[in-house]
Amino acid sequence: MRITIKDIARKVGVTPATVSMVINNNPKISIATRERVQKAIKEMNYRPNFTGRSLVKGRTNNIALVAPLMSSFFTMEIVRGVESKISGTEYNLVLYSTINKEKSISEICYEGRADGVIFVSVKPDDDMLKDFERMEIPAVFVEEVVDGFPGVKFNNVKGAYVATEYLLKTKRKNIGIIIGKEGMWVTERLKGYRDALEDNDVEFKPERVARVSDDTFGEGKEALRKLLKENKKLDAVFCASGDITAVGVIQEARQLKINVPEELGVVGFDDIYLSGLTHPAITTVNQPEFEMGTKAFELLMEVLTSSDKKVKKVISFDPELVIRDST
Amino acid sequence: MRITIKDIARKVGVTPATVSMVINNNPKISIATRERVQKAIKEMNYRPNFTGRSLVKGRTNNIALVAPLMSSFFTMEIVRGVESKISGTEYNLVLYSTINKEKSISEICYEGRADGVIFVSVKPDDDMLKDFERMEIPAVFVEEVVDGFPGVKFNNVKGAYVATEYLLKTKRKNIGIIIGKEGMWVTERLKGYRDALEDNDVEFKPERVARVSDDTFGEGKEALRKLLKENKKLDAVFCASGDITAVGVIQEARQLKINVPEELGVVGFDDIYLSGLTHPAITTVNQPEFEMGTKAFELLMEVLTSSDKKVKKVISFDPELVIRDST
DNA sequence: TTGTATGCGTTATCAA
DNA sequence: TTGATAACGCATACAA
Repeated sequence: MRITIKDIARKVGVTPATVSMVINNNPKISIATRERVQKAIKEMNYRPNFTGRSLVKGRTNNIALVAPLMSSFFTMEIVRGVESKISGTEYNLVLYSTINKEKSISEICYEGRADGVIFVSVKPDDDMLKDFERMEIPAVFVEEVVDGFPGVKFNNVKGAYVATEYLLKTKRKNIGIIIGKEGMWVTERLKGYRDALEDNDVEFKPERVARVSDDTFGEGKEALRKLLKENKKLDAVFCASGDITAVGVIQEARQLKINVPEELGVVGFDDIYLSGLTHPAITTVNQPEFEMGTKAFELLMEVLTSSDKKVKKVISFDPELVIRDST
Repeated sequence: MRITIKDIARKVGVTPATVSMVINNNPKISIATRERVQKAIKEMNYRPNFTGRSLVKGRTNNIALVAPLMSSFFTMEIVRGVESKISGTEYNLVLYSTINKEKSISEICYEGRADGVIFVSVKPDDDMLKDFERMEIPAVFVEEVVDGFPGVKFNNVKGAYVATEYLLKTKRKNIGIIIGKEGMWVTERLKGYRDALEDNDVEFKPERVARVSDDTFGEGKEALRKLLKENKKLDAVFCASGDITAVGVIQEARQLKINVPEELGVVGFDDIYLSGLTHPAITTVNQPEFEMGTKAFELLMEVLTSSDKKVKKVISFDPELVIRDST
């Protein structure tokens, strides 16, 4: 027995239209009726129905967020960033997982579920992308940036560059890299690594690259063993795949009685919460996920409120090398 | 220029009602028209509008989740658990932060924004609670369980008991505890600690309790120093406030040249991801947040689909002591 | 088998 | 200043 605008109208003895105008602070309503209506609203604890309002207004007040939530800390931090900004606005955040990626995306695109969408590490196929434009649903891309859309990205090339450069500065010459198997970030970080080597006249050697399929403890341990087998004089490892890989590397080194940082320098990537808490604390490339999330939301708001809807700004975040004890 | 059911109807030369029946697989429609309609739907890439459907059906297909997202890993894991179950269903997950707790809760209660709600570590006040029943919005409570509502909780008393008991078994007698300042869990874990001491004829001493306001690295360090000052023979610390506290304790001990576990046994709480990765790896009480999340969603679905709406089941998760190297 | 009419809860336009 | 009416997109009971 949900209370509607009609119940209030009946109780006060006016029409629903009048009640609606009171709710929306329409100045045309006389103070007398306004007060009677407001009194009834309070008494009955009435609040306008969200769905009814959405239908007539043609907007949902929902922001969709599509992200591989299940797979990484990275994504969760971005969600927190978005969340921190969205509360206080009139918008709600609706989560869509990438488990049924196509389904999620098409629901957002064709079913009018959201006024805007934030994609994190996800890209709809080209047809769908066109449809988002056609449907005039503003979209912002985080990490995986798409041409013609606003986005928030991280300078992976530079991040890998400064990490490698720092290892070179600390007199290490035989620097291995542990990195993922595919994705834009893999290409970019590998480029940063190679650029730094080249700029410092150190030869790039393919056997110093170890591939992992995920940023995990176990993969880190395994990758170090592989690198050591193929590189007898290895004196540093850049864990471009992430900090958890770095933790694995450090632990494996401990087991192999290799001192970190004396015999082996280790640099991670991401600067997740635990990186400063391990022993030795991990030197790493800070990637400000939280801020990237807040920025993504701000960008989306900019599109949503701007008149031309043609905001295509791409914000790039620069890395910061956080030097701790593992180098 | 959004496509509606009318556009399809016009194109095919039938009425919207017919199109609607095709969409909903109403068997009354002849195969011939059904196919013509479906063809048009495909051609125009039509999908029924979510809001319109919600309004007429009287249900939103949204599940609200209210949680202190910003403050803990714990909560994020629960979100992941819920998320893992919800994708694949017809429901969407809408996040509500606790930054504007009252506002969030009343929106869900009075504005028809969701078909059900999951509260994590949050409890609406009593009036609102009654209103949730009145509005017939199913609610499930996680962690902070509420009388008369279904819930998912964790056996904190037992968790603290087994942790303390294990320390006693390893021949430590002067066991400090680091714990929060308020909340049901604080009372419960403290009780488990005291019960274990009592059952083993060890006297409880107030000076062995250190209070922290959050599960953080810094608070852990500080708490250890305080405990050591007041307890010269301290030989173990139970970090009931969480694993991050335990990391802080271990690091502070290292700085003070106190060997863990030889001179000081350390047990944490939660078993977060990093607990197994530190050195020494932390012995801790596993709290299955992810599973608690999945269970909360399953419970909510049970209420949503059951006829009587009076499911009041409370699922209790038992602790598991994960023994690693810090004890 | 299909069309007509009505309603879900709200807002907006126009008339009174 | 307020009321009557239509509309948002869809589903359903009933009529044809």
